[in-house]
Amino acid sequence: MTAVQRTDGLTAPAEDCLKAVYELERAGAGAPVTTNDLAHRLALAAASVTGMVKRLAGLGLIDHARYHGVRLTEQGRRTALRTLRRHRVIETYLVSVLGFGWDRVHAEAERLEHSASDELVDRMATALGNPAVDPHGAPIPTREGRIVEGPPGRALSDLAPGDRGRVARVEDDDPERLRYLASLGIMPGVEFELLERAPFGGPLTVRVDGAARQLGPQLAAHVVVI
Amino acid sequence: MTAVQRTDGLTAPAEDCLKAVYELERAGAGAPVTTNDLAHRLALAAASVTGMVKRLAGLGLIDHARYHGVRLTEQGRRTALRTLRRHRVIETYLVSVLGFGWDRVHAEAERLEHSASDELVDRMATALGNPAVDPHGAPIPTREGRIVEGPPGRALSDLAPGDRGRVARVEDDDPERLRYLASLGIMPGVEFELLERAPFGGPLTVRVDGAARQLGPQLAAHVVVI
DNA sequence: CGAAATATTTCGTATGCACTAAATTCGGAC
DNA sequence: GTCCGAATTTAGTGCATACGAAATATTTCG
Repeated sequence: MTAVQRTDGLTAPAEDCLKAVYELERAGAGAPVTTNDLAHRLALAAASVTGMVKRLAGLGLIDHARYHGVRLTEQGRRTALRTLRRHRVIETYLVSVLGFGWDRVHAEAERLEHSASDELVDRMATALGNPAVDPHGAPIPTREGRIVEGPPGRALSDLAPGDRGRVARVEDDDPERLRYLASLGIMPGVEFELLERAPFGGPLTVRVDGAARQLGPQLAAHVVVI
Repeated sequence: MTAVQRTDGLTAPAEDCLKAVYELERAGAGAPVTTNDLAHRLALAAASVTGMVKRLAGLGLIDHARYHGVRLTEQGRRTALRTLRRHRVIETYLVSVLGFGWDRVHAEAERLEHSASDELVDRMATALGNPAVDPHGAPIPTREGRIVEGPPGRALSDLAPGDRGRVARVEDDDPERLRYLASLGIMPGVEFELLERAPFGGPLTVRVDGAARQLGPQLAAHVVVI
């Protein structure tokens, strides 16, 4: 397509794919990332992922063992982290400076991350005081590609009654979910105590900000706590 | 390419093409815009333009009379103006808020204009106080698609010795040129007097800010004055 | 008015990215 | 140890974007 792009040559779908590999490598402890996982994450047909994976392997950004998944190379990791930095700095800027709601910045950043230059992103970061995390609690890689992924953290859905902690991070990809969590008072930095778990996958009762709130385990699975 | 895009469906090359048609229609008084002009402006082969033109005509954005050039339809004009608004608001924001040099924002805006949402652009415009012109003196269309293209203006290169005026606008596409003009003190809003024209296409001497400056007619052709 | 010059379009080709359907490979169950 | 189901890759298509070369239309000029 010879798309309108920055000078570093990668297309938007390729950057998205690298980012997805990075995030899935993080989530799945060390195991190679499968085609199916990527297809699901990127909302693509598996066959499309195979094609993309071949291109990226040809560029030396991932290692691909046929039928056995992919792994980022060092260069691929650097590239993924640059995209991640762009995404998260942009999200933070949109929320903190331009007044976007935290539930609406993901989609915007998802597009802008592919056309914003490193310089623009650095200027935004500087204007923000080089924040360490984005509005959803995700760590922002540095200009040099360092990222502090914090302790792995547990999902809120994995805690037992009586456990206390702090919300570290919330998945940012679904505006509905973010709005609902915000309405419950569940957002990064908030202290909580898990009061109760109904059996058989029933709702969790959480004390947040003095109030008892209930939420289902599926929703709680998207909340990372420490 | 099924690109990562805003929801309004047009691809980046298509938006660029519409913008180019708009600008060439402006420049060439009323005459249809030719394939060659577009090819030159977009730095594409003429054959590529023909293809794009067919697609855009199929979408009802331009009228295409084979071998006789194109014209924007009303819908095409609205679309072009939205892109132009994006471009110019972004340029202004980058210069005024993020401290970019005026010579470097064109390329950045050229990419961002295709991924920024109208809401983002409107928030930027609001933060800027809804400016009427961008840093190069080009008028910014309103959210509703109104644009005040000002008087046609003359090129500095068309003036005669003794003429006085004010710099209205400078072409924004070449960073080198912008830097050089800035070094001469020639930028939008500046008052000047044309002191002298050397014959046979020789340099113009212009009084700017109390100082006499010389510049060639080709350069002066890119400076619009009133 | 016809011929040369020029502009434009058509044709054939390539790349990236997406899909569905069909083949292939892997891993676990028996 | 073989077979079956699931995952994965291959094969075949389509679209948008680009290109150069060849064909065609228009314009200009003698």
